[in-house]
Amino acid sequence: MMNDHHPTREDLRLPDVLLALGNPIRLAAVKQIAIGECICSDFVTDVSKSTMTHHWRVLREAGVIQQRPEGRVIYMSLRRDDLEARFPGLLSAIFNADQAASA
Amino acid sequence: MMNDHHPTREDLRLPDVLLALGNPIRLAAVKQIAIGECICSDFVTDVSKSTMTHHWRVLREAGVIQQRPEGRVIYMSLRRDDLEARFPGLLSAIFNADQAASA
DNA sequence: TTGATAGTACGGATAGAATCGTACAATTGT
DNA sequence: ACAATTGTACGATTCTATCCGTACTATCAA
Repeated sequence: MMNDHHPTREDLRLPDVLLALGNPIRLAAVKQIAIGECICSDFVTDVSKSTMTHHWRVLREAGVIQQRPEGRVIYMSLRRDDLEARFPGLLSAIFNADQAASA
Repeated sequence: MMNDHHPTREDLRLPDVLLALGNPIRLAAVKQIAIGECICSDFVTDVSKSTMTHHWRVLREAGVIQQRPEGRVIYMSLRRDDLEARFPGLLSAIFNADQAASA
């Protein structure tokens, strides 16, 4: 039932955000979400559906993404404004990072 | 013996750096190192000496800090240039983050 | 109402991280 | 040479993450 607790902007914590993004699968997912709103099945991964559910939860609970159920899918978007308000420049630094060997 | 393998600049990986900084103890330590070179005993923490050794290793192996033994102490410094080269703006975004509830 | 689709929830397995205490190594001062 | 200082290394423990399969819920379409 998506147990949906999205933290408020004030409750975002930098270590949690960094930890959430410090996983290659989640980082890749967030980069894709950053391009535009997605649903779960848009992601091609090596891991199972239930494992992805786990990763979505970590991202949601860290306040990185927002999940918006609609019909039988869940739209996911980046919480850009909240992250920018609390941690200015962080997202762009992460998205602009040299990809040479960082994936 | 400090087993010192510092990764080269090219080998730095974003997820590893984020993971290393995604721990409150390490994040606090790095913020302090950012102010100026430190030795281990400069840090006041709740954890034991051997636990800190572990955290120094994580930071060193992620390429966040540099350890330079001198006499019987080890000077630690931030690998600012390398991090900036690979992940421009990341450090400043992290250090400038709103501290309201992020520790 | 039946079946397909999209995803969560739960329980369990495995792997990895954090922590500690103790033992050790290297350097320095006496 | 001895003791003190500064830190690492190792092994054990505990806690947390990752991952899977299965079972379930909710929605939509026929």
